[in-house]
Amino acid sequence: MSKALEQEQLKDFHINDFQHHLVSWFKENQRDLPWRLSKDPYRVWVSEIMLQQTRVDTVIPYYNAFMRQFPTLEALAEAEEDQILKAWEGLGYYSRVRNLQTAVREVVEHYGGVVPDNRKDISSLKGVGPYTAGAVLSIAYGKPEPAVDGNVMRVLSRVLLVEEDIAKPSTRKIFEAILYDLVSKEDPSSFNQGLMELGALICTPTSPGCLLCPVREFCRAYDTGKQNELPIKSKKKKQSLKHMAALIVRNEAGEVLIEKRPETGLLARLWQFPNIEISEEQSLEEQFSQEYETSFQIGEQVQHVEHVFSHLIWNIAVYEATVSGRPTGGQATRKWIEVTDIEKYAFPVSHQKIIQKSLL
DNA sequence: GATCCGTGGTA
DNA sequence: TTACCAAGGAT
Repeated sequence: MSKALEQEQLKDFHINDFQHHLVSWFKENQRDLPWRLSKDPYRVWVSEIMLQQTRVDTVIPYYNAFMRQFPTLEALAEAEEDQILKAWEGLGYYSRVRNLQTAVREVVEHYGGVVPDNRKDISSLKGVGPYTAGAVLSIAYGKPEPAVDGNVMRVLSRVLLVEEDIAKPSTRKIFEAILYDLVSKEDPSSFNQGLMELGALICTPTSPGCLLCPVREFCRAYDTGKQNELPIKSKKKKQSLKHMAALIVRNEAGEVLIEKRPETGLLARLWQFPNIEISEEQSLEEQFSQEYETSFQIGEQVQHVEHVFSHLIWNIAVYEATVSGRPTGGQATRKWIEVTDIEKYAFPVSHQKIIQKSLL
């Protein structure tokens, strides 16, 4: 990002007045949210991780439960992985919580249990990118650091009439460069949160509430009537479709077979029912037998579940089944469990639906 | 830089 | 219904 462009963006912009209008609006109008009750860097950090790509209303109950279960950085560092995944069940992007625990352990081991207060060190932690680093530094430590999320890009693209594509990763750096000059040095916490709160409450993606906006007089998009044309954002490609089959396998004791997903990738280390991606060529029995190296007796289809991810869609047909031998294929951890114990395991949402409809 | 990585809400 | 979205980060 060139100095020239950043000076161009802020040329003739009343930085000081803008800061004061935004900060005082935030102090008057901010929502009461559980993570705003304390500046404990750990609590701020957890909230920022949970809020990544996730709505405030969704996060609130997870955040409260998480903080009861893991009140301190040390408590989270000492937890079992299955525990933290269960606490995250249903939130999505599960690597967030595994990275968070890795990072918290790093803080305990190498930073004496104190969350780093500078960008270089905090950015070295797993799962802490440019946004989260800036958010924790400004909110918990009062450092004048930029924290550029989707709200901030939307608000600033309008206020400063920036017409770069905000879907491009490089565009974030433009806003960061601007914010090093624009962020309030007096109250970086309220300023950064104010930008995000404004984006969430007033300067919304569609039909922004310009008539209620505390910084309307500074807004170049409003001046020129372009508030509905900004930000510029390119389309993402649509999801690919995968046809799956899942089995509810019961043994003579009435137990159900579950398995743990691989260490990495999609829904890593969550539990699931035995399943495969199906092709048209062979029968279900043949395909499951190859994958699990034993023979299943597959009964009726009991339900159908659609699981929509950000980049793909699973279309899952669910069958009841029994098995002759011991399923072995692959390295997956498999176990027979009592149906009454099923709530101890963390499942992806699609498999929670299977449990609800066919096992409870 | 493009792709992977979840889920539920909404117009 | 479809498409987009919501306080991003890792690879």
